[in-house]
Amino acid sequence: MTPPLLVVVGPTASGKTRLAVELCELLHGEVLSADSIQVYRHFNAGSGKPSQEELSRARHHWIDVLEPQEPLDAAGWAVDANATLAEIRARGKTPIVCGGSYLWVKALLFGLVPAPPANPELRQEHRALVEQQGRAALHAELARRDPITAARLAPNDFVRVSRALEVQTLTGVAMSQWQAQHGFRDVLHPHRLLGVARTKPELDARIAIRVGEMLASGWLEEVRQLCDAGYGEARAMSSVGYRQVRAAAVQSEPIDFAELHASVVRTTRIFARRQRTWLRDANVTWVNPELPVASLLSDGSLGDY
RNA sequence: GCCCAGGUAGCUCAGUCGGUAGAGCAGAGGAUUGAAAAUCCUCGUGUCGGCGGUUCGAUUCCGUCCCUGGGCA
Repeated sequence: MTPPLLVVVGPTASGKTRLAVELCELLHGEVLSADSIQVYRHFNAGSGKPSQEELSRARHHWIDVLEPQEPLDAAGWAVDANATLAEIRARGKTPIVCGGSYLWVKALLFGLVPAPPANPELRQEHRALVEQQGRAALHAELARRDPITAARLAPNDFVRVSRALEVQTLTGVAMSQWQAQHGFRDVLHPHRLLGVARTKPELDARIAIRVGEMLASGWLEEVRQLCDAGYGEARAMSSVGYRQVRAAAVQSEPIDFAELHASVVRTTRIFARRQRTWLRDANVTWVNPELPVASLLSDGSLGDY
Protein backbone atom coordinates (compact mmCIF):
# COMPACT_ATOMS: atom_id res chain seq x y z
CA MET A 1 0.00 0.00 0.00
CA THR A 2 1.62 3.23 -1.10
CA PRO A 3 1.31 6.09 1.36
CA PRO A 4 -0.41 9.28 0.16
CA LEU A 5 1.43 11.39 -2.38
CA LEU A 6 3.08 14.35 -0.70
CA VAL A 7 2.34 17.61 -2.50
CA VAL A 8 4.01 20.85 -1.48
CA VAL A 9 1.79 23.84 -2.27
CA GLY A 10 1.50 27.49 -1.31
CA PRO A 11 2.27 30.93 -2.61
CA THR A 12 5.39 31.96 -4.45
CA ALA A 13 8.43 32.69 -2.29
CA SER A 14 7.02 30.80 0.67
CA GLY A 15 9.79 28.22 0.54
CA LYS A 16 8.24 25.28 -1.34
CA THR A 17 11.46 24.29 -3.04
CA ARG A 18 13.41 24.10 0.18
CA LEU A 19 10.74 22.05 1.91
CA ALA A 20 10.52 19.67 -1.04
CA VAL A 21 14.28 19.12 -1.08
CA GLU A 22 14.39 18.52 2.66
CA LEU A 23 11.54 16.04 2.40
CA CYS A 24 13.50 14.22 -0.29
CA GLU A 25 16.48 13.90 2.01
CA LEU A 26 14.26 12.71 4.80
CA LEU A 27 12.29 10.17 2.79
CA HIS A 28 14.56 9.08 -0.04
CA GLY A 29 12.56 11.20 -2.39
CA GLU A 30 12.68 12.80 -5.79
CA VAL A 31 11.01 16.08 -6.68
CA LEU A 32 8.27 16.12 -9.28
CA SER A 33 7.90 19.78 -10.18
CA ALA A 34 4.47 21.07 -11.21
CA ASP A 35 5.44 24.48 -12.44
CA SER A 36 4.43 25.95 -15.77
CA ILE A 37 7.43 28.26 -16.01
CA GLN A 38 10.22 26.22 -14.51
CA VAL A 39 9.67 23.55 -17.18
CA TYR A 40 11.29 25.96 -19.61
CA ARG A 41 14.99 26.08 -20.22
CA HIS A 42 16.60 29.52 -20.29
CA PHE A 43 14.01 31.01 -17.96
CA ASN A 44 16.27 30.88 -14.95
CA ALA A 45 16.81 34.15 -13.17
CA GLY A 46 13.18 35.02 -12.56
CA SER A 47 11.40 31.70 -12.32
CA GLY A 48 12.48 30.63 -8.86
CA LYS A 49 14.05 27.36 -9.98
CA PRO A 50 15.95 25.33 -7.43
CA SER A 51 19.59 26.30 -7.06
CA GLN A 52 22.49 24.12 -8.20
CA GLU A 53 22.95 23.15 -4.59
CA GLU A 54 19.32 22.11 -4.23
CA LEU A 55 19.45 20.22 -7.51
CA SER A 56 22.42 18.27 -6.25
CA ARG A 57 20.71 17.41 -3.00
CA ALA A 58 17.65 15.88 -4.65
CA ARG A 59 16.83 14.57 -8.08
CA HIS A 60 14.33 16.83 -9.85
CA HIS A 61 11.91 16.08 -12.65
CA TRP A 62 10.09 18.45 -15.00
CA ILE A 63 12.48 21.33 -14.64
CA ASP A 64 14.32 22.53 -17.76
CA VAL A 65 12.69 20.09 -20.13
CA LEU A 66 11.24 22.32 -22.85
CA GLU A 67 12.48 25.03 -25.18
CA PRO A 68 10.61 28.34 -24.78
CA GLN A 69 8.51 27.97 -27.91
CA GLU A 70 7.26 24.48 -27.03
CA PRO A 71 3.72 24.52 -25.69
CA LEU A 72 2.61 22.41 -22.76
CA ASP A 73 -0.67 22.56 -20.91
CA ALA A 74 -1.85 21.19 -17.60
CA ALA A 75 -3.46 18.08 -19.04
CA GLY A 76 -0.53 17.26 -21.28
CA TRP A 77 1.87 17.64 -18.43
CA ALA A 78 -0.28 15.50 -16.14
CA VAL A 79 -0.17 12.56 -18.56
CA ASP A 80 3.62 12.57 -18.60
CA ALA A 81 3.90 13.41 -14.93
CA ASN A 82 1.93 10.28 -14.14
CA ALA A 83 4.54 8.27 -15.98
CA THR A 84 7.30 10.03 -14.06
CA LEU A 85 5.51 9.28 -10.84
CA ALA A 86 5.34 5.58 -11.67
CA GLU A 87 9.04 5.54 -12.56
CA ILE A 88 10.04 7.16 -9.30
CA ARG A 89 8.05 4.63 -7.33
CA ALA A 90 9.38 1.74 -9.40
CA ARG A 91 12.83 2.87 -8.39
CA GLY A 92 11.80 2.56 -4.77
CA LYS A 93 11.89 6.30 -4.21
CA THR A 94 9.30 8.65 -2.74
CA PRO A 95 7.83 11.22 -5.11
CA ILE A 96 7.46 14.72 -3.69
CA VAL A 97 5.31 16.96 -5.86
CA CYS A 98 6.34 20.60 -5.71
CA GLY A 99 3.51 22.62 -7.15
CA GLY A 100 3.50 26.27 -8.04
CA SER A 101 0.88 25.90 -10.75
CA TYR A 102 -2.23 24.74 -9.01
CA LEU A 103 -4.17 23.74 -12.12
CA TRP A 104 -1.30 21.42 -12.95
CA VAL A 105 -1.48 19.91 -9.48
CA LYS A 106 -5.22 19.50 -9.84
CA ALA A 107 -4.81 17.88 -13.23
CA LEU A 108 -2.41 15.36 -11.71
CA LEU A 109 -4.44 14.58 -8.61
CA PHE A 110 -7.95 14.62 -10.08
CA GLY A 111 -7.58 14.77 -13.84
CA LEU A 112 -9.45 17.21 -16.05
CA VAL A 113 -12.55 16.92 -18.16
CA PRO A 114 -11.89 14.44 -21.01
CA ALA A 115 -12.20 17.08 -23.71
CA PRO A 116 -9.75 17.66 -26.54
CA PRO A 117 -6.87 20.10 -26.20
CA ALA A 118 -6.74 23.65 -27.48
CA ASN A 119 -7.52 24.07 -31.14
CA PRO A 120 -5.48 26.88 -32.73
CA GLU A 121 -7.86 27.41 -35.66
CA LEU A 122 -10.90 27.82 -33.45
CA ARG A 123 -9.07 30.17 -31.15
CA GLN A 124 -7.99 32.24 -34.10
CA GLU A 125 -11.62 32.44 -35.19
CA HIS A 126 -12.65 33.57 -31.74
CA ARG A 127 -9.96 36.19 -31.67
CA ALA A 128 -11.06 37.50 -35.04
CA LEU A 129 -14.67 37.67 -33.93
CA VAL A 130 -13.73 39.54 -30.80
CA GLU A 131 -11.68 42.01 -32.78
CA GLN A 132 -14.60 42.75 -35.07
CA GLN A 133 -17.52 42.56 -32.71
CA GLY A 134 -16.14 42.60 -29.22
CA ARG A 135 -15.96 40.13 -26.38
CA ALA A 136 -19.66 40.40 -25.65
CA ALA A 137 -20.41 38.89 -29.06
CA LEU A 138 -18.34 35.81 -28.32
CA HIS A 139 -20.02 35.51 -24.95
CA ALA A 140 -23.43 35.79 -26.63
CA GLU A 141 -22.49 32.93 -28.92
CA LEU A 142 -21.58 30.84 -25.89
CA ALA A 143 -24.90 31.77 -24.30
CA ARG A 144 -26.65 30.18 -27.31
CA ARG A 145 -24.67 26.97 -27.11
CA ASP A 146 -23.93 26.59 -23.41
CA PRO A 147 -26.10 28.95 -21.39
CA ILE A 148 -24.99 27.47 -18.09
CA THR A 149 -21.34 28.20 -18.65
CA ALA A 150 -22.12 31.57 -20.18
CA ALA A 151 -24.06 32.53 -17.08
CA ARG A 152 -21.08 31.62 -14.95
CA LEU A 153 -18.46 33.49 -16.97
CA ALA A 154 -17.91 37.21 -17.30
CA PRO A 155 -18.15 38.35 -20.94
CA ASN A 156 -14.66 39.79 -20.63
CA ASP A 157 -13.14 36.49 -19.57
CA PHE A 158 -12.02 35.77 -23.11
CA VAL A 159 -9.82 32.81 -22.23
CA ARG A 160 -12.60 30.84 -20.58
CA VAL A 161 -15.36 31.89 -22.95
CA SER A 162 -13.23 30.82 -25.88
CA ARG A 163 -12.31 27.51 -24.29
CA ALA A 164 -15.93 26.67 -23.43
CA LEU A 165 -16.99 27.44 -26.97
CA GLU A 166 -14.13 25.37 -28.31
CA VAL A 167 -15.10 22.35 -26.23
CA GLN A 168 -18.71 22.62 -27.31
CA THR A 169 -17.74 22.87 -30.97
CA LEU A 170 -15.27 20.01 -30.85
CA THR A 171 -17.34 17.56 -28.82
CA GLY A 172 -20.90 18.67 -29.40
CA VAL A 173 -21.31 18.58 -25.64
CA ALA A 174 -21.46 21.67 -23.48
CA MET A 175 -18.57 22.42 -21.16
CA SER A 176 -21.05 22.66 -18.31
CA GLN A 177 -22.10 19.06 -18.96
CA TRP A 178 -18.55 17.80 -19.01
CA GLN A 179 -17.85 19.62 -15.79
CA ALA A 180 -20.99 18.34 -14.11
CA GLN A 181 -19.90 14.81 -14.95
CA HIS A 182 -16.35 15.32 -13.84
CA GLY A 183 -16.54 17.63 -10.86
CA PHE A 184 -13.02 16.77 -9.66
CA ARG A 185 -14.64 13.95 -7.73
CA ASP A 186 -12.33 11.06 -8.57
CA VAL A 187 -9.11 11.10 -6.61
CA LEU A 188 -6.48 9.68 -8.94
CA HIS A 189 -3.76 9.87 -6.31
CA PRO A 190 -4.51 9.82 -2.60
CA HIS A 191 -2.46 12.71 -1.34
CA ARG A 192 -1.54 15.07 1.43
CA LEU A 193 -1.09 18.78 0.77
CA LEU A 194 1.71 20.47 2.66
CA GLY A 195 2.27 24.22 2.79
CA VAL A 196 4.89 26.41 4.39
CA ALA A 197 3.25 28.59 7.01
CA ARG A 198 4.09 32.25 6.43
CA THR A 199 2.42 35.40 7.68
CA LYS A 200 1.61 38.03 5.11
CA PRO A 201 4.32 40.45 6.27
CA GLU A 202 6.83 37.61 6.21
CA LEU A 203 5.88 36.67 2.68
CA ASP A 204 6.02 40.31 1.52
CA ALA A 205 9.51 40.65 2.94
CA ARG A 206 10.63 37.43 1.29
CA ILE A 207 9.22 38.55 -2.05
CA ALA A 208 11.06 41.87 -1.90
CA ILE A 209 14.34 40.15 -1.07
CA ARG A 210 13.92 37.51 -3.72
CA VAL A 211 13.09 39.96 -6.49
CA GLY A 212 16.20 41.92 -5.52
CA GLU A 213 18.30 38.78 -5.80
CA MET A 214 16.75 37.87 -9.13
CA LEU A 215 17.56 41.26 -10.61
CA ALA A 216 21.07 41.12 -9.18
CA SER A 217 21.66 37.72 -10.70
CA GLY A 218 21.35 38.96 -14.26
CA TRP A 219 17.66 38.72 -14.97
CA LEU A 220 17.72 41.65 -17.36
CA GLU A 221 20.60 40.19 -19.39
CA GLU A 222 18.82 36.84 -19.54
CA VAL A 223 15.68 38.49 -20.90
CA ARG A 224 17.69 40.42 -23.48
CA GLN A 225 19.30 37.19 -24.65
CA LEU A 226 15.93 35.47 -24.84
CA CYS A 227 14.58 38.34 -26.91
CA ASP A 228 17.62 38.24 -29.20
CA ALA A 229 17.08 34.51 -29.62
CA GLY A 230 13.53 35.18 -30.79
CA TYR A 231 11.76 34.15 -27.60
CA GLY A 232 10.42 37.59 -26.75
CA GLU A 233 6.89 36.40 -27.45
CA ALA A 234 7.16 33.04 -25.70
CA ARG A 235 4.32 32.34 -23.32
CA ALA A 236 6.60 32.26 -20.30
CA MET A 237 7.71 35.77 -21.18
CA SER A 238 4.34 37.14 -20.14
CA SER A 239 4.58 35.58 -16.70
CA VAL A 240 4.89 37.43 -13.43
CA GLY A 241 8.03 39.52 -13.45
CA TYR A 242 9.25 38.46 -16.89
CA ARG A 243 6.62 40.71 -18.44
CA GLN A 244 7.88 43.71 -16.48
CA VAL A 245 11.55 42.94 -17.04
CA ARG A 246 11.01 42.54 -20.77
CA ALA A 247 9.23 45.89 -20.92
CA ALA A 248 12.21 47.47 -19.19
CA ALA A 249 14.66 45.66 -21.44
CA VAL A 250 13.16 46.97 -24.65
CA GLN A 251 12.38 50.54 -23.60
CA SER A 252 14.53 53.32 -24.98
CA GLU A 253 14.76 55.32 -21.76
CA PRO A 254 17.37 54.30 -19.21
CA ILE A 255 16.12 51.72 -16.73
CA ASP A 256 15.10 52.84 -13.27
CA PHE A 257 16.04 49.78 -11.24
CA ALA A 258 14.24 50.89 -8.12
CA GLU A 259 11.04 51.28 -10.13
CA LEU A 260 11.56 47.96 -11.89
CA HIS A 261 12.11 46.23 -8.57
CA ALA A 262 8.98 47.85 -7.16
CA SER A 263 6.84 46.87 -10.11
CA VAL A 264 7.99 43.25 -10.07
CA VAL A 265 7.38 43.07 -6.33
CA ARG A 266 3.89 44.48 -6.84
CA THR A 267 2.92 41.96 -9.48
CA THR A 268 4.45 39.11 -7.48
CA ARG A 269 2.42 40.04 -4.42
CA ILE A 270 -0.74 40.06 -6.51
CA PHE A 271 0.20 36.64 -7.80
CA ALA A 272 0.75 35.36 -4.29
CA ARG A 273 -2.70 36.59 -3.38
CA ARG A 274 -4.25 34.74 -6.30
CA GLN A 275 -2.41 31.60 -5.27
CA ARG A 276 -3.86 31.92 -1.80
CA THR A 277 -7.43 31.75 -3.11
CA TRP A 278 -6.69 28.36 -4.70
CA LEU A 279 -5.98 26.86 -1.33
CA ARG A 280 -8.67 28.63 0.64
CA ASP A 281 -10.89 25.57 0.98
CA ALA A 282 -8.22 22.94 0.46
CA ASN A 283 -7.12 20.70 3.26
CA VAL A 284 -3.55 21.86 3.68
CA THR A 285 -1.23 20.87 6.49
CA TRP A 286 0.73 24.04 7.20
CA VAL A 287 4.20 23.36 8.50
CA ASN A 288 6.39 25.64 10.55
CA PRO A 289 9.55 26.47 8.59
CA GLU A 290 11.46 27.02 11.82
CA LEU A 291 11.25 23.39 12.83
CA PRO A 292 13.50 20.69 11.35
CA VAL A 293 11.71 18.54 8.73
CA ALA A 294 12.32 15.43 10.77
CA SER A 295 9.82 16.72 13.28
CA LEU A 296 7.12 16.38 10.62
CA LEU A 297 7.47 12.62 10.97
CA SER A 298 6.93 12.64 14.71
CA ASP A 299 4.16 15.23 14.84
CA GLY A 300 2.05 13.41 12.29
CA SER A 301 2.20 16.04 9.56
CA LEU A 302 3.24 13.41 7.05
CA GLY A 303 0.54 10.93 7.97
CA ASP A 304 1.55 7.37 7.12
CA TYR A 305 5.26 7.99 6.55
C1' G B 1 12.33 89.26 -4.19
C1' C B 2 9.35 89.01 -8.91
C1' C B 3 6.72 86.04 -12.79
C1' C B 4 4.44 81.44 -14.35
C1' A B 5 2.41 76.47 -13.39
C1' G B 6 0.61 73.38 -9.74
C1' G B 7 -1.31 71.77 -4.61
C1' U B 8 -8.09 66.88 -5.20
C1' A B 9 -8.13 59.03 -2.67
C1' G B 10 -1.78 55.63 -0.41
C1' C B 11 0.41 57.24 -5.75
C1' U B 12 -0.40 59.66 -10.84
C1' C B 13 -4.02 62.75 -12.32
C1' A B 14 -9.25 64.16 -14.33
C1' G B 15 -13.37 67.16 -12.99
C1' U B 16 -17.01 70.44 -10.90
C1' C B 17 -19.61 77.10 -16.61
C1' G B 18 -20.80 77.66 -7.99
C1' G B 19 -25.21 72.67 -5.60
C1' U B 20 -19.38 68.89 -1.04
C1' A B 21 -16.14 64.67 -6.64
C1' G B 22 -14.07 60.10 -10.19
C1' A B 23 -10.50 57.27 -13.33
C1' G B 24 -5.97 54.37 -13.62
C1' C B 25 -2.52 52.20 -10.45
C1' A B 26 -1.81 50.41 -5.42
C1' G B 27 -4.66 47.81 -1.49
C1' A B 28 -8.63 44.10 -0.01
C1' G B 29 -11.77 40.04 -1.38
C1' G B 30 -13.34 36.47 -5.12
C1' A B 31 -13.67 33.23 -9.61
C1' U B 32 -10.75 29.49 -11.80
C1' U B 33 -11.74 21.98 -15.56
C1' G B 34 -6.35 21.53 -21.65
C1' A B 35 -3.15 29.68 -21.86
C1' A B 36 -3.27 28.92 -14.92
C1' A B 37 3.15 32.99 -13.21
C1' A B 38 -2.50 33.09 -17.97
C1' U B 39 -7.49 35.24 -17.88
C1' C B 40 -11.41 37.64 -15.38
C1' C B 41 -15.04 39.82 -11.48
C1' U B 42 -16.32 42.94 -7.09
C1' C B 43 -15.05 46.93 -3.51
C1' G B 44 -13.85 54.45 -3.99
C1' U B 45 -16.11 60.06 1.88
C1' G B 46 -11.46 62.15 0.46
C1' U B 47 -10.64 68.89 6.19
C1' C B 48 -10.71 68.91 -3.09
C1' G B 49 -3.31 73.00 0.86
C1' G B 50 -4.66 76.85 5.33
C1' C B 51 -7.43 81.20 6.61
C1' G B 52 -10.71 84.99 5.22
C1' G B 53 -14.34 87.31 1.57
C1' U B 54 -18.54 87.24 -2.04
C1' U B 55 -22.93 83.93 -2.15
C1' C B 56 -28.89 80.82 0.05
C1' G B 57 -24.62 77.61 -0.92
C1' A B 58 -17.38 77.65 -2.35
C1' U B 59 -13.38 72.29 -3.71
C1' U B 60 -14.99 75.61 -7.93
C1' C B 61 -14.98 82.88 -8.03
C1' C B 62 -11.90 86.81 -5.24
C1' G B 63 -8.04 88.05 -1.56
C1' U B 64 -4.20 86.38 1.38
C1' C B 65 -0.78 82.97 3.44
C1' C B 66 1.92 78.27 3.17
C1' C B 67 4.18 74.35 0.17
C1' U B 68 6.27 72.17 -4.57
C1' G B 69 8.22 72.66 -9.53
C1' G B 70 10.10 75.97 -13.49
C1' G B 71 11.75 80.79 -15.13
C1' C B 72 13.73 85.87 -14.17
C1' A B 73 16.74 88.61 -11.04
